[in-house]
Amino acid sequence: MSAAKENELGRRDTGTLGKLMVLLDVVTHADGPMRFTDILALSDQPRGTLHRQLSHLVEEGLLEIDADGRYSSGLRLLDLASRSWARNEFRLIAEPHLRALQDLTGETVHLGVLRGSSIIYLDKFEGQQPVRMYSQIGNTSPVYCTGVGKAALSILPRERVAALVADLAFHQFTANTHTADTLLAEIEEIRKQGHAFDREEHEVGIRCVAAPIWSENLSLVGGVSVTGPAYRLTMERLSEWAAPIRKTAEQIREAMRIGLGPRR
Amino acid sequence: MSAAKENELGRRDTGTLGKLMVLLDVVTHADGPMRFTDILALSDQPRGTLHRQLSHLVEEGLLEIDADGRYSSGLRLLDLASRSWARNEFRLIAEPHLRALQDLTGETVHLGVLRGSSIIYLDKFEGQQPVRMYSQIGNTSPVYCTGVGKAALSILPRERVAALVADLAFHQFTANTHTADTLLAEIEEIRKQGHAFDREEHEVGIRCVAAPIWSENLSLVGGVSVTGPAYRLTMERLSEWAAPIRKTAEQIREAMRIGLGPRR
DNA sequence: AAATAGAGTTCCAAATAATAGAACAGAATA
DNA sequence: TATTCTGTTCTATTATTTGGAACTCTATTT
Repeated sequence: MSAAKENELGRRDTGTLGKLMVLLDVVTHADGPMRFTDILALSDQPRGTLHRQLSHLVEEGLLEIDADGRYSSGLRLLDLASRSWARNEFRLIAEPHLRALQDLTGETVHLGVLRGSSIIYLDKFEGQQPVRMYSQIGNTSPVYCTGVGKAALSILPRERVAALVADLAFHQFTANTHTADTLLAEIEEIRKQGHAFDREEHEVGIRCVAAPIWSENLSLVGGVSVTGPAYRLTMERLSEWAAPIRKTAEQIREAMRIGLGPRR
Repeated sequence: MSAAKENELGRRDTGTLGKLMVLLDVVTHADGPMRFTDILALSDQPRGTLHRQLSHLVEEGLLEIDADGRYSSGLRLLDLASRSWARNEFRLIAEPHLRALQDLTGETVHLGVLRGSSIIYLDKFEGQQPVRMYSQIGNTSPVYCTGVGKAALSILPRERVAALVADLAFHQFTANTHTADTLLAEIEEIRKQGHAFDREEHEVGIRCVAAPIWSENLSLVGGVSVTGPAYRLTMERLSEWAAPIRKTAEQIREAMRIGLGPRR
């Protein structure tokens, strides 16, 4: 009797799955393991219902429950994600170019894609020091305070950027973090330049240059970036790298066009 | 009218979620993107039903569909998994000990947990060379051909091992890969020794030593291993490392007992 | 030690979502 | 143009999920 197949945000209804994913998100985004009652307080479901939903998630390995009855996210996710990552076409195509860019600059190179209003990091190449890689891969950051995020926005149609920015909550991470107005202004600048800087907007002492990568129909929008400590990456240095990073982005874009071109 | 809440394997029914997870598994385990018809052939659902299920998975970001209508696993999984990994208590507790073991041996150190009949790798520490880390983390390997797997089995009650082995399909990866009989025999040996070797049983040219780690009630069963190329890791060398690796495992076990001890 | 409160689990009729099958549409092929 | 193959939409039927209450177990209070 009700009606709509879409909710107010234009997302289509995903029925039972949608409700379970909300729970999975709640537990996964929590600071630590949650007790049944904690989750109950955040979900507007009756106890019996919530109990069954959590049981199903646990049974499937998406959540785990410890000896104290506290829920945390399950390792099944790791298995699924590692396969997803290993086979990701964008990442596979970009890999050699990222490696080359890392060799050229000696600094950390990231590959990211736009998903909703966040950038999700798909890959990372660091220099000499054996660093924890997983620490970044899979992480998400807001679009408005990362080089890749701003670069990605710069190639979207203005109305899409406006809609996206309108729904955004701007958290001020540093003194340089954008607000809606300054962000929109800078996007215009980036459109002309073809590359974006992150001037310690997310983390004090960290700067980066980024260039956008996109597929023909915008089904994939992302970017590459070179990141490093501000003392080493002066703005002059970053500006010098703008050209090579745009070139890398261009090469990846071209490789994807070919890679995806022949319809099998 | 039917009846059972459990299926033949003792797994409880997870309703709609279970059906969707089967699909997610099918797509995730495939070699490449799958077309609708490919999935239809593997699932015993009617077309209309399958179509809606896939739509829901795509809408939630668990699957993605490309311009050619081919399905592959979605990046939402990466985000969820990276959080799951970052907060994993076992991994956090084990980290310093793994690092120390890596320093001591100079070879690759793995942390794994038993999940069903597979070992899922939770962490990895390599030496000097900046190697792709994600390449192993989240990967799963059969219990019967990994050091960590055999070590883990050795601390399970015999009847659980027997049940697990009975359900296993033994794929012969190398000339040294175990069969059910040789595996059960070796498990007995490992019980006495306290450590397990992988004598090129999974991959030719790769050897390892592993020791089990487990929580009091066996809610967590896993192990640490030191892995490397056979030319460098002679059996003598591996035997020398058996004691330190057992000690590392013991330290992690103790740290977990304390870490999990005080019930908050 | 008994009583009480808190947390989690189980149960079942009612509400809702998923299903099966057929009809429909679009693209590729003959 | 006709035909087949692939994917999408629709609807009555069926199955699952829901919500609320009753129940169990454990910790806390009197």
